[in-house]
Amino acid sequence: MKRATLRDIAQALGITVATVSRALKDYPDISAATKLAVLTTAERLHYAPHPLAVKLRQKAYKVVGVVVPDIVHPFFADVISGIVDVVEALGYHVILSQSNESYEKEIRVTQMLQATGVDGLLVCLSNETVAVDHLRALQDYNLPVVLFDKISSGLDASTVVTNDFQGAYDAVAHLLDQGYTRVAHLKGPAHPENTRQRFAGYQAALAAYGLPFRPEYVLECQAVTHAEGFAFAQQLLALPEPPQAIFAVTDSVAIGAITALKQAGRRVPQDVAVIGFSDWAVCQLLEPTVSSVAQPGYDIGRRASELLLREIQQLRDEQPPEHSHLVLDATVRVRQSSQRPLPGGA
Amino acid sequence: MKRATLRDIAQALGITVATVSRALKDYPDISAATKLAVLTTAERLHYAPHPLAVKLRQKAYKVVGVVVPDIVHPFFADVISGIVDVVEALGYHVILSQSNESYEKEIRVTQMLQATGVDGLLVCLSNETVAVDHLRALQDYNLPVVLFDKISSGLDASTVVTNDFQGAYDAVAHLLDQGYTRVAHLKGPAHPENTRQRFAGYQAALAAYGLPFRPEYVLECQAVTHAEGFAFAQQLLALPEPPQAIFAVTDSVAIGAITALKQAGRRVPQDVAVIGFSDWAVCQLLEPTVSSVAQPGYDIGRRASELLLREIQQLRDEQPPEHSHLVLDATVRVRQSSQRPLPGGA
DNA sequence: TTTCTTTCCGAAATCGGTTACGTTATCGAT
DNA sequence: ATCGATAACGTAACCGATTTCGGAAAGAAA
Repeated sequence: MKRATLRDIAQALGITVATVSRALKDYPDISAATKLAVLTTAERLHYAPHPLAVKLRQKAYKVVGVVVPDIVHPFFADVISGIVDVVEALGYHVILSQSNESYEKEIRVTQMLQATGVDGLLVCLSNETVAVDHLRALQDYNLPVVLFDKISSGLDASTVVTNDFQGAYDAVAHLLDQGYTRVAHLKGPAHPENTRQRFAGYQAALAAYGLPFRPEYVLECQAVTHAEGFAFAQQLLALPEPPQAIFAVTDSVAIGAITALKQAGRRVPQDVAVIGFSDWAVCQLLEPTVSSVAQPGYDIGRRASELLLREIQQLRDEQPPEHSHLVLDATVRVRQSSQRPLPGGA
Repeated sequence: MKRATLRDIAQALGITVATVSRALKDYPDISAATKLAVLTTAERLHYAPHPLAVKLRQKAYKVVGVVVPDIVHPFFADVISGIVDVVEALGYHVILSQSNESYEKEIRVTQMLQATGVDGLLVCLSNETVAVDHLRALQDYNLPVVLFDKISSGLDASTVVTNDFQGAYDAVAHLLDQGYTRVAHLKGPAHPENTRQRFAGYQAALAAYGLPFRPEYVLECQAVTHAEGFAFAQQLLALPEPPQAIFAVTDSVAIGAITALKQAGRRVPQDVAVIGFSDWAVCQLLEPTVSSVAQPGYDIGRRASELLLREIQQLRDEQPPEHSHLVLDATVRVRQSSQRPLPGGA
């Protein structure tokens, strides 16, 4: 079946496309009779406006581009889900791309998105990304960009992130509240701002509780993997005075550490308490269940989309786009791995 | 900055847009001098063709729509990743939508995708979906549709699925090969074809090894959750002659079962062996590590995209689109939970 | 009868490209 | 001088809609 156009309707009725167009959009200066005729033949021909023609005329793509380092990562899947729900509710669609944590590919992908036509971009920077000229170039062409999760201060754009500092602080405070005084941190690499914030939250909590910062309790992961958690936990156990609790920069590191602790004959949480970060679904399935800090992925996606759509609208209205910087709270989810047994307990 | 058009270049050089267009596309009947002039001023003005104008003229959106029940599900994230990689390599983009396992929303979403403009659709049906008229309607408008994972025989379309039968057969055969004779199956609900195939594979393996089918060893999950696995495992243990091994329709059910077994004082795999299906990442993190059947999600995405892009091309060439039906092998990943200890072992 | 409103619709420009077709200029061949 | 071929570019239709402007017809007011 060939798709019907305004011309088909017009020819069937012996009128012009202009009249048909206005009849379909319920303009006041079209008679009720013609409106009815147009509507019924439009129905009969299964007419639907051609999306490209409308968009070309309206100069609106009705599409936002999304760039994440890795679609498969559960956190990003959450974010994407939030984005899709918000933008679809406003008649927009989502074009998805991944940078594979590569700076080069991020550049390629953002340019492809601009070339293919989007009204705005939601970007989580790759770990490799330092310079953001490729994004500034997009802004120069009136393409609004909103950064989320992995952001950059080098770009004048709206941002939405998790409060990593507060999340880390709360996690460590949760440990300290239970009376632990020797709390280690398996931190992430220096670069992504997120992991630095988590480290800062760790330090701040120690300070707030009047505890000394002990450098030997802080080990820096590079790949942030299960294997690193495993190795570093063993290293901590080998200390003359091993820690009573561990705050890991990520769940995979935490789980690796728990595995190492168990293999070394330590019980979790009785001998060593552990808490991770990100609250992956696996945390609820492990034994013991793993405490973690939940990042509001879905909400990050929602809020970032809302900011972007607002900026898109402002640009259409010839207003200068306003930038906002949102910091969403992380939530400590206390499970078995970080619960200190009561002194008098069984 | 305003984006440059062909007219801007043409006016700057005192020629027409037609000449500029052809110069940029390196037509033979444009002089080298004009080509050079056009190219340099195009460069100077940062010219880029307007995507909508090109697409309207070419009647190609360069976009494929993807509908999955749930973006957050790791299997679908894998599939999507495969899709994105393939279609981007061919200059297409991916518009993503989710049906939330709702028939109504699936209809809405597919119609929205058609309305917004896509060259083809990759769809995994929701669990609720039985009728597929909404998809047949799309085909009637020359919009090719490829189904993957959850498919329907009611639609004349290409399909790409996991070989659930073979995967289940192999998983059960793996158990039987180790000498187990009493193997239970926690099966899925009747409707999705996938879980039926897994059940069939279970039965076929029993038959192939000359073992009787014992109805009391087969329990049917409805929600296919951790909790159901937990409950049904307890039920199996209460049998006068409990099974020696369990094949679960899904990893979450398998993990729930393992939890129940442990709580009942049974050791996995020494007392009861367990194997799941889907090979989620958590399988490698649990203790014991969980055996499972890996579905080739990324490959399903790749192959489905390839089929769709082929059909899109065939339609452009006025050829009748050929449909293919791909069945990709599942792979048993043997880990600790299903390894029977050697009789003479420690 | 003239003029002024309304009502209702068509003509045409526009969005930004692509491309079939036509035109002009130039040169060699006849 | 005439014809044909070729090179190089312009004209205009086209993709499918939207929207400004304007105009014909009919009725109302003068």
